[in-house]
Amino acid sequence: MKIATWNVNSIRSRFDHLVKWLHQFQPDVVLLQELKLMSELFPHEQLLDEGYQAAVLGQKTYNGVAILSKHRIEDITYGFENNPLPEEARYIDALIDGSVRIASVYVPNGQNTESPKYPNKLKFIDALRAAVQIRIYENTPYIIGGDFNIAPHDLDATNPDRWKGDVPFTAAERQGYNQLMHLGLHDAVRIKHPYTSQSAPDVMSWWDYRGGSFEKNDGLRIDHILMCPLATDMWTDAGTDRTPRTWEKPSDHTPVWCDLNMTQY
DNA sequence: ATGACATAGCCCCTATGA
Repeated sequence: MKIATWNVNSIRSRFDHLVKWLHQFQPDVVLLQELKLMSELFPHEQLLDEGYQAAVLGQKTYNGVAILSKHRIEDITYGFENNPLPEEARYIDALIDGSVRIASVYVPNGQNTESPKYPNKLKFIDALRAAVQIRIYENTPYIIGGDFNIAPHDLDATNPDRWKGDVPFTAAERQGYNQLMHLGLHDAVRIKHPYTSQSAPDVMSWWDYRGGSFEKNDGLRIDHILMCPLATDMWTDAGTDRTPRTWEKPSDHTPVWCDLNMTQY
């Protein structure tokens, strides 16, 4: 089962890219972020024509998350308990094919350490951890993918010196992220490309629109697919697909994906 | 230090992103 996550930066602006990418990559499940439209405007019918059902939590102008699936979608949960930003559309999960629960998350950016949005980002990560812990205890394989807006390690930036001490690179963000990981989650891409003294050039997921960052491969790895232990046992492969970032008028993010072997389960 | 790009909404300027 191929699972991917992609911050599309407006589904209306990126719809042609999405359909083109679905055709060529053939994912089973796609986690979307930054839809930037209300749920009732989501293009369900056009995606059904492509073979994908969708669970959607939309919002006008900002945020918005969704799950696309070729397999049946059941038991959709919108948001999570004790979310400090309940009016913002940042989390959705659903049971896929009766066998794995998959979440799409859009963690707040936080702007900068002086902004009031920054402590809200940290609170969001803490509350998310508590919600994920409950999901893991449910004993159904659980995967959470999305735009975490955190580079967990210095090797998750091409030029870490530029970001030191700033969002999304601060010690407090990383501490929150690490506490989430310590529930027993595994990072799908870092199984394939472990942290070494050399930064892997092909693990970045975001490049600034400005300054020709993509052409210089001056990026960040802030989009992640995290797997609970039961899901990790099914892991076979993972990576990024940067081809959509090369297309005309792209999202600033590119898809991150992993592959699971469902038959061994 | 600043601005560089892009998106949506409302409307030609602001908020937001990372």
